Amino acid sequence: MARIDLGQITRLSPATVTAITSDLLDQGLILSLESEEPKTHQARGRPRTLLKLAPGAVYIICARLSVNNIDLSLVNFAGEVVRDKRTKFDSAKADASSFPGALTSAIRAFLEEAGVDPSHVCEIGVAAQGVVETETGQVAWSPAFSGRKIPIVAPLQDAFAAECYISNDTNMITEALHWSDPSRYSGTFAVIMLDYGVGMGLYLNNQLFSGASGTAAEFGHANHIPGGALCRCGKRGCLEAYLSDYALVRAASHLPEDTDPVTIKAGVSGLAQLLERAGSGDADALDTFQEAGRVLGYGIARVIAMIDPKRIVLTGAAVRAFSFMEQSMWEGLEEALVADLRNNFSLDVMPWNEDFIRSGLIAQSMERLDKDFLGAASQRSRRIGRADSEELSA
Amino acid sequence: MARIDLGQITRLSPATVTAITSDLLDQGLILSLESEEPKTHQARGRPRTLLKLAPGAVYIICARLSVNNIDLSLVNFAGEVVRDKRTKFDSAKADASSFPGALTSAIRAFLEEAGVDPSHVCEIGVAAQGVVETETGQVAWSPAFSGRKIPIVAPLQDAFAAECYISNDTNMITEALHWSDPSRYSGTFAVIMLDYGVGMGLYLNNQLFSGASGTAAEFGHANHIPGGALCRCGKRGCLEAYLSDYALVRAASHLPEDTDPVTIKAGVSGLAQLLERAGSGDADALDTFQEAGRVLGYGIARVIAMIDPKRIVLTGAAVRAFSFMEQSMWEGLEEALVADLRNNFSLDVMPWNEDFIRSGLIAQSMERLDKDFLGAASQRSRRIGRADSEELSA
DNA sequence: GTTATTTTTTTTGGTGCCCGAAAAAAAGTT
DNA sequence: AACTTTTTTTCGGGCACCAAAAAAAATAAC
Repeated sequence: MARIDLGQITRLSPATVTAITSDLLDQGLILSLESEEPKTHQARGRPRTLLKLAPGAVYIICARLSVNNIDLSLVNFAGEVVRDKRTKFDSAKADASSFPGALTSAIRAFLEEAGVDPSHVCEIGVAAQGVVETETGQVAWSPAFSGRKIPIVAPLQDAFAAECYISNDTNMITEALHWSDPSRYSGTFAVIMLDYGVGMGLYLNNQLFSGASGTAAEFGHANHIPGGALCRCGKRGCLEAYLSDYALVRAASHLPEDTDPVTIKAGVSGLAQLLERAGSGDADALDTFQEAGRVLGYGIARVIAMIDPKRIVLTGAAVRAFSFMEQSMWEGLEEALVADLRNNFSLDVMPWNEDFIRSGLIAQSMERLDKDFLGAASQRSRRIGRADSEELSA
Repeated sequence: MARIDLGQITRLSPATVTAITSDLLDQGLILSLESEEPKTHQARGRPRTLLKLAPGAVYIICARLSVNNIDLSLVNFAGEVVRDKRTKFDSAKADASSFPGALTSAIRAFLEEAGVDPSHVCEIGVAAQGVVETETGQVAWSPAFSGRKIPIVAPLQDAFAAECYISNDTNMITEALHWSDPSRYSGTFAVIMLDYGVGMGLYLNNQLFSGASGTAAEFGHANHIPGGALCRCGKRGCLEAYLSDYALVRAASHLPEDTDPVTIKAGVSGLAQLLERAGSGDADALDTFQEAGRVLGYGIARVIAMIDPKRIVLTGAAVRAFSFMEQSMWEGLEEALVADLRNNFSLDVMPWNEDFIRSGLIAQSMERLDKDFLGAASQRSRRIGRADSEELSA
């Protein structure tokens, strides 16, 4: 990118851009590409000298926690993943309280292998399943720690000079969407995850929303149908009791409703089996999906009435079954919500992709970097120009 | 307030405060109280010279629109109401399209009576019932205009030099709460209004939330009980179909469910009558309130699961019936939501007061003034100090 | 091949906002 | 009267930014 473009984007004068970039060049944070000549289509005039972020100057670390693994990624300042690693942590065997230490050493080992000095890491982002308290930097409840409350951010902060944070995985998907396509995913939108549980991510007024105690967007339990199906939370009529994979298998196989969700070996295989049954016309499977779709419609109605999102994104492993649920979903939506409100949003159905969590961590880290280091610059542009935000998003 | 305090609050150095205040003194926007000596308890040292906002320098106008009236208030820079006036506008008789003109002339006449030059007015805030599109400055649907879409902000903007805006009345109540007691009403909280309809105001992440198209927080229609009571929106099982005054009267008097809400003369008198019946032990009235309370509990459960507010405020004319609904409300909440989520919030039941709408307009106007004129100062303090926000809120 | 034109980058010389340090002011204390 | 305390003001300076001019590096025109 040329200096003149940077000036356009940040709304700083060419003079200021020169001053700042020459500072950054001295610090080695950016590089000038004078040697290579990409010969742009530009006709005449002094050619632009392109600048790029120095690849090795600043790194970000992304950690994704699942039941058995710590997945680490080393990301450079340009947002490119440089290196990946999976470290085993069997939460069934090991004591959950040893986890923070295990995470710190895993990161240390990872950096050593990559030959990166820990002092060059300036952000460490962690994504976990379950209920995450962003403010206190703890995992309040997660299947990975069999429900125990584990502090994550504080131990990391002690061990590394980097800024550390932790967030919910669904929230990271939401952030990833905004990062990958800001023109489509901006302002106010909702992400609904159909998986083992049923989660939701909310992006409101151009920022991630996680509620007063960080447990907002509990879409799976935000529905309530009096006297409805039994949920593993103990209540009746939750969305999860119709839509999560164990609930789908339970309903389609006519298992007693108090069957322990764990004994229903649902997961990926159970869902695949159910999809097969539905594909071959099995009435029980089709009925189950239809009922699930209707309840999903109710849930979407609720989100629209409460939040009024521009867009709702449906994703998670279970979207593969969307074709079996679509019709009844629209019917449920129509049954539950007046047309005026119903027509103000669009629905994206997005095939599920695990990498989104990492993208979200990258996006979040980048934004935090922005705030911490370039805060002054972004404030400037905000103060001066409230005009064309299009140009800014480019 | 003394200069030294201003420095503390804004995190500016005493030198800068002196520079800025002497500017403002020259401009006549603030006054120095050197003559009066309030003899504070301060022991020694150079006495503080208190500064105050100049009463006549800058004015705000607040306009509240109801079915028959335009209620105007003139507010000075200190947030004190200087003058009030009610202007009739019979929306049943007059054409709705003549309303913007009527509003402009009402304001002009009001200013003339008050002897205030229109150029000294720097904010005009309008609050309306119904569906308000804040972005476009229009009333999209309101009982006051029999459902017609009326532009409000543009005509005002043309007629006056002031910054103009329009907002929903429930949103203004939400803003008023934050303004009146920021320590209690900050961060993320919800306001539920029980009235002719059932409205909600959401304050999320320290800002008013109104959704992508400005129609968020449709609490009255966010509930859905399959096969439930018929709502005037045409759907079944909305909260409004149980909780609004017409629904209460309808249920307690066993009127057919398709009775036109307008013919049910509910309003204040209908509700008062119902309260009397309940007070004297009328079983139908008591049952009605009990059912309403249970459904309210469902609705609150939904808000908690979706939004996770720190606090929920219950207000509106119908809170007078709260004692008849309370028990079943808690039962409904317990039925619909798992305890972990249920215990994270507190409930305020607040007697309804019409003045809250005006307070909200004042608060909103003040905040806008802050942004427009003092933006630089507040950015400064944000950049420098992320420490004790308590001091700032003082 | 020289000159004009176009476009980007750099230099120069401010301007405005803010701060720290020191001084001044206005009291009380000893 | 001298010292202490607290608030306010003055003064010199730093930082971030900008406008305008100059420089640089290419193409276009003659």
